[in-house]
Amino acid sequence: MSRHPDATLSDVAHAAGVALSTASRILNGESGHRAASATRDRVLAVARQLNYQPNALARGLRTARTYTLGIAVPQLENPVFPQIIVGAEAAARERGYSLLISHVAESDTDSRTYERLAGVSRVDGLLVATLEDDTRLAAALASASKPFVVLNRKLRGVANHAVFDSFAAAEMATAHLIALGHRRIAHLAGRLQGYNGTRRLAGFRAALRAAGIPRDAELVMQAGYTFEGGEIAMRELLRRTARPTGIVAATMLAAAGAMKVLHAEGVAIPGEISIVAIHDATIADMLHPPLTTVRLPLHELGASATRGLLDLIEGKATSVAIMLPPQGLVLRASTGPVAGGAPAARSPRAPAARAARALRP
Amino acid sequence: MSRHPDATLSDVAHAAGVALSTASRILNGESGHRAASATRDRVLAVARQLNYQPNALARGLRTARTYTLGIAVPQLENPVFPQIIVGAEAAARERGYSLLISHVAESDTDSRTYERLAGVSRVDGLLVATLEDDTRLAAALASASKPFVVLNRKLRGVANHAVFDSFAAAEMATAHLIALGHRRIAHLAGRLQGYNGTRRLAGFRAALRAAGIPRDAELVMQAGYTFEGGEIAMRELLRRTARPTGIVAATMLAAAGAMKVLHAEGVAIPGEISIVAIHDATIADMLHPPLTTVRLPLHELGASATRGLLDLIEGKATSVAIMLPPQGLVLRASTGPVAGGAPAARSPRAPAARAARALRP
DNA sequence: TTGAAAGCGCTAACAC
DNA sequence: GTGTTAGCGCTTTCAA
Repeated sequence: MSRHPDATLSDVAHAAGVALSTASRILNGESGHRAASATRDRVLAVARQLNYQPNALARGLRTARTYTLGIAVPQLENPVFPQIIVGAEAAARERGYSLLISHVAESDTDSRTYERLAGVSRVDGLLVATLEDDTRLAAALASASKPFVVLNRKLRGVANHAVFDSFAAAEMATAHLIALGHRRIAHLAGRLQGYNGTRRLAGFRAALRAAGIPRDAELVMQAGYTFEGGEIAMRELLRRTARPTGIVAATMLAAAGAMKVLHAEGVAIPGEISIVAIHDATIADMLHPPLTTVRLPLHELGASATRGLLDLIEGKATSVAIMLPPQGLVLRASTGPVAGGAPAARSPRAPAARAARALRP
Repeated sequence: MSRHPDATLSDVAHAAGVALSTASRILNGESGHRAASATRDRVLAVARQLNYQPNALARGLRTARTYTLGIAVPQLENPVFPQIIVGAEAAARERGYSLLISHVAESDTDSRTYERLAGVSRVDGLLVATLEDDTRLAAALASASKPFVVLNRKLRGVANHAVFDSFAAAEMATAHLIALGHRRIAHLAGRLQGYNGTRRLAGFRAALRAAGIPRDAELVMQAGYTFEGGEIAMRELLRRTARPTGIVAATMLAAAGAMKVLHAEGVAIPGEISIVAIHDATIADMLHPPLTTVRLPLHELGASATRGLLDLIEGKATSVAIMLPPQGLVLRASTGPVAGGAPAARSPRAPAARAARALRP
């Protein structure tokens, strides 16, 4: 490494015996510029030989464009983010941009973190994934000089976002259990202050209401978005109230935690309790029994948010508001007919009909 | 967003009525420069008011230093990478650097991907995580003009690396099963062409040898590093040979795939087959039964590789060669005494003694 | 079609 | 202690 310093454009031009600007034009394949093919070939050959790589800093400084997008992610170990990232990257690459990932720990108390984020002079725009409704973040973004799109939530006072239809997803998951004859259904909710948490709770309740099942506050337990949160909530739920026959978990991680507790308590899944979660990833297949889920288009969220951001950057749009519907139910083995119950004697209601669209795992 | 263009240093200097260089020095807190506190306060106040953020591109161009490190990751969805990244980030931040993550799909056939990687003018150095022994990568790195460290493998012809002692890890995992009385032990191996794959296989064999258990080629099956690979290998293993009583999996993902197949076949874990994997993460706790593992210091790998890279960058070192030992066995519920067998009647041999160091999950 | 020159925002000599 | 100035590598007028 560090053998010879990088060749610069000036080196190439010199070696090829042309002016700087000529070399630049040729290497950038300037349109409407039919360089004499002799010169052209010479420059290209020299560039290759010298292993010339344009200096992104200099180019960016000059053009005020980096052709790079940033994505800030709070929780790399959450299986939803990698998929969003991969989708974003594909969309970025398709339009000639690259994607830089930046891990922003949510516990990061350094308030300048967000200011730095918003000011980043290294990127042309920013995708911001976040779990919390962080007012500092909102403030930083509000004064940002670069376009940005908030992923996976709506942030108070911030216009551009790309979210899932969490209401519909929860409705679909709940309707699935109802169609299987469940009537005593619990909800392991996300953060009840947050966007997805509230929307999913609302969807859960709407599905119950549509089926004429009375609301029971005892059956809603906040679990957050982690494995440990799922464990704690499930344990608490079992302690506090009569056992439900079905569970709608706001996320796979919470569902995994709940399942661990159920196994520890010797509760059969789905024999005694069925469980369905929102979000789908490989991990659903690794659980035992494999977890029935409502699949959300993670890849597509990343991709369409990116396209929106690029439109913002290139002036093709002035705002981005994307809401993606769930893709459907992925039937695995963690849900089944309610024990001894009449499995959906009545014809399913609206939400249940929606849930009918099942995907293969 | 995009309200007013970013304030530049020149704006700040103007507004504060000082020269550019004065503003620069004050804002950079130049040592040995006792700025008159009046000027100083004025400049700082103006900078804050204008929300001045130094342009990283310009600064980097001028100083030829970006105070940014890059990390190239092939497989974001593999649970080992996030932990490595978090460790790297912590170490980078500690020395005043930030970390940019870049996802490099291994399927990426674009050979320029690696050249771009190696040439990156946006970072001061590069951490390269990779699963394959890619000759294109090695070639690109060999001609790189920036320092770099290869993570998690040794690459032929490339000096700087940070790896785990995969041999010791596999030995430890295998010795654990041997200590539980197992003698018919299978290995779900990684990639047998790769560094970790071969080292783990060697460790597995060494432990068997030390216990006087003859080698049986039938019991080694290549599974790679994915869930699906684990499924396929396990299915093949069950089809091809008499059932083992213990399995050493090269990774958690492969172990998860194997466990799924075992469940499907109705094989009791650990009643009929015990399974232990190399690598530890939350996912080990989500599996049923929870997976016994040999924990590798992922966080520390990222951190020490980063420190090494920074030493390279800052000229404090000329090469980096790091090998980290496994942290120990994390006993969970997927391993147990061999059915009906004599549980380690003989006193354990050397490797078994090593395995004795057990960690809490 | 090609060349000369300006300048993106910043730091670091070098003068005062 | 502060100001002036050159120049990092590049793109892009403007002339030739």
